[in-house]
Amino acid sequence: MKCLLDASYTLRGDKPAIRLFYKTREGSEIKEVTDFSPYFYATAKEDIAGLKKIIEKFDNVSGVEKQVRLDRGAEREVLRINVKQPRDVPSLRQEIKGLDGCEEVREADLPFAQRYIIDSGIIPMQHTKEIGLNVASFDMEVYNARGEPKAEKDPILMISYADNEGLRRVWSTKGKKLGLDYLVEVESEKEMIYKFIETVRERKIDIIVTYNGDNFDFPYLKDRCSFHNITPSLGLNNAKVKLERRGMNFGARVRGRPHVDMYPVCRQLFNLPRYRLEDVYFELFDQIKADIKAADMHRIWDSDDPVKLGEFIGYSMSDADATLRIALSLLPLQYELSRLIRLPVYECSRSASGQKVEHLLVGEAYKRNILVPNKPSERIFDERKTKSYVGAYVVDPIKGVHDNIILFDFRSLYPSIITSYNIDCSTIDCDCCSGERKKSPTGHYFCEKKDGFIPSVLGALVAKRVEVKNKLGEEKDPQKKSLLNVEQQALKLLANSMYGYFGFPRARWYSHECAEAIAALGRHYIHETIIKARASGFRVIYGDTDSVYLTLDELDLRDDIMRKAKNFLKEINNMLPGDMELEFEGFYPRGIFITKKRYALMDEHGMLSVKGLETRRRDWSEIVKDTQRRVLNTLLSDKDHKKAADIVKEVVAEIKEGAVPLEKLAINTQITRELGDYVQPGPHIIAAKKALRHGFDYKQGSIVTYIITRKGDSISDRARVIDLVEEGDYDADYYINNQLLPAVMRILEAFDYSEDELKGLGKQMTLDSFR
DNA sequence: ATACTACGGGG
DNA sequence: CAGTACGTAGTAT
Repeated sequence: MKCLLDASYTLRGDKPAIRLFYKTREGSEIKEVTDFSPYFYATAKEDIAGLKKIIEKFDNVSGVEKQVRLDRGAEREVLRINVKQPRDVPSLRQEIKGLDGCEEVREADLPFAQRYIIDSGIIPMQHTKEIGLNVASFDMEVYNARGEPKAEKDPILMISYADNEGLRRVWSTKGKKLGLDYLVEVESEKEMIYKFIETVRERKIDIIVTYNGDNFDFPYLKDRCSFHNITPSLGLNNAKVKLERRGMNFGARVRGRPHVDMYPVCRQLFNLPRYRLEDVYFELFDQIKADIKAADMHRIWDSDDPVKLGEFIGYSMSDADATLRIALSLLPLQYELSRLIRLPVYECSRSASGQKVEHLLVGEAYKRNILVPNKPSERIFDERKTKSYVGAYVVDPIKGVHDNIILFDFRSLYPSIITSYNIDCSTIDCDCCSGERKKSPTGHYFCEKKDGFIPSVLGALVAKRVEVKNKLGEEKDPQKKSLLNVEQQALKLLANSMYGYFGFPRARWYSHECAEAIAALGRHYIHETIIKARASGFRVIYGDTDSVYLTLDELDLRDDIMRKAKNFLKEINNMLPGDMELEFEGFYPRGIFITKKRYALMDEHGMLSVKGLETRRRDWSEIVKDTQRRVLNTLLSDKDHKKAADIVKEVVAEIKEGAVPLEKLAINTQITRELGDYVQPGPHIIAAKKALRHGFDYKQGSIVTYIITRKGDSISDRARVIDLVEEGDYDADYYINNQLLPAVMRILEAFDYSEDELKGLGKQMTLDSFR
């Protein structure tokens, strides 16, 4: 019984060797595979034998073989080119692509270890329950008196650690006398780092989890290690932590001990307005996690106030605890996805849904002897991005506040459309069928004789899910039940991503026509649902893509409404064919609908979920965020838009008087590049440059806190860093017109307020335009 | 309308 | 290392 945690390759002499990192019941095992060589394919324009002869003469090519593969549903001859080393592939594919007789180079961009996993058929992350993985989280607090902490100057103050065997630690250079059982005082930061690394190794940790460790904890830890001239040897065989570029961000890789960063995982799994650790913790466990403001940390540390220091250390411990708890609840799904997609958990947990689907398809293509299409070039990607189609059904909502809202979600509509219509680029408008029976509203039809590739993969996922759900129904053991539940979740997640994949501009199996046809059929079915809902006496407040928001005017009791809703659900589901299913997604006592994609709902616990409305980013001033919050809350709790409008009018008046303190008007924006490199400097850059002349230190990475003042022409001209502005010197018009009003108008436009009215200039256009 | 620039998580 | 995100929203021109 083995669990593949990680895979990579190394060179043994001039030969590549795949390294497989397993955990068994006995412990770690590293297996090396030396009889697998890198390869890719080439297709010929005409003379495949001639092309073969030319390629055979290349230096780093160890052999060329003629083979038959399926391409877009048809058989074709290809050349399989075996290569000596993976690193030879990029240059070779360029050269071969440039040959006169060569049409295309295929499958030349798959990482070597991933290629091996696909070809050998091994499955990562098996038997995780039986073997029992050791999971540990860690978190760091660092000194940050200058705002953004700088690794070359600011030390790590403490490292907190928690594992699933119950060990909890905070290593800190302060706090000895506080009597905290998890606190271990250390002499130095160096000792702190050593203790942490030692603990991970001694306790044979298999999975390291963090919250944003990819872009904060690990990079910072690495920098502090360099500072102290120590090696961050957290991996197996003393392997160092490695930072890899993943798009614009980093991924922190620990060889043989997969690091799973819960932040990207949560971003994929939940739909939340914010993804701070506390937000995710609340979402999962309904518990509020005490927070300490980053700006206060260095003061607490320097003050040596034992109470405050105790809170700070406790906070650090709670971060590691929370991260571990989140991980323990979400990792089973990550393991399951890793198994299904057959991608190691480090990569899988960081892949977006499009990449997940794609990797699954690459593996399934191998099994079916299908030649994998290439990724689009940047040019084609841009083309695809701009090419739109009549997408999902979205109707303008009935504007205003509504009570007792029921949400039905139609997500599994798309997978069942794909499988029942057999939608795929290998089946579209085939020669063997006429398509008269089943045409999509876009005019395309799909082969009724031969299964398409994606429908067959998707069909297998759906069938497997049905099987798992059946087992789930019979299973009594709660542990096995939860495993089965995770398995069906993973299958559902992948099945639901297939439609999006057809329209994903970077997809290898992208198909505009297929995506369009699926969307058109989706419109048809949801439209039918809405018509039937109306016929059953519901008021349809809003419908978007796969969901409908309904309410009943004549009933006010939650239970009555729920009963009627459930009955309607049954009625619809009885009429739907196959795996198609309308699902109950939620009940909301109150909600406000503004326009398409902009609404806020209050659930039964009084929690607000806001879509497309809030300005939470740091480049909005506090007064704007604050006023927006007040307006929303007033509308939802008092149902009184006049009261909400009055709040705005009050704030407008306050701004006009010059009475708003500067700190509430400050806008924060980061300098992301060298100051000289800006072609089109924004207000924060102009403000920073002006401040440089006054002796301030602004450079790449600094966050500029600035105010738009009265003196100057353009907005940039008038921007000054807050420390150089006198209280009251701000551009009231800017704050009213460019900050406050755009933000609150997003909400109040539903009530037919005009900007002028809110500014106190004109009259309200229509009073009580609804109920 | 288009180009450029920034946001997110973490302290 | 056979690999380089992403979708959205602001300002300036």
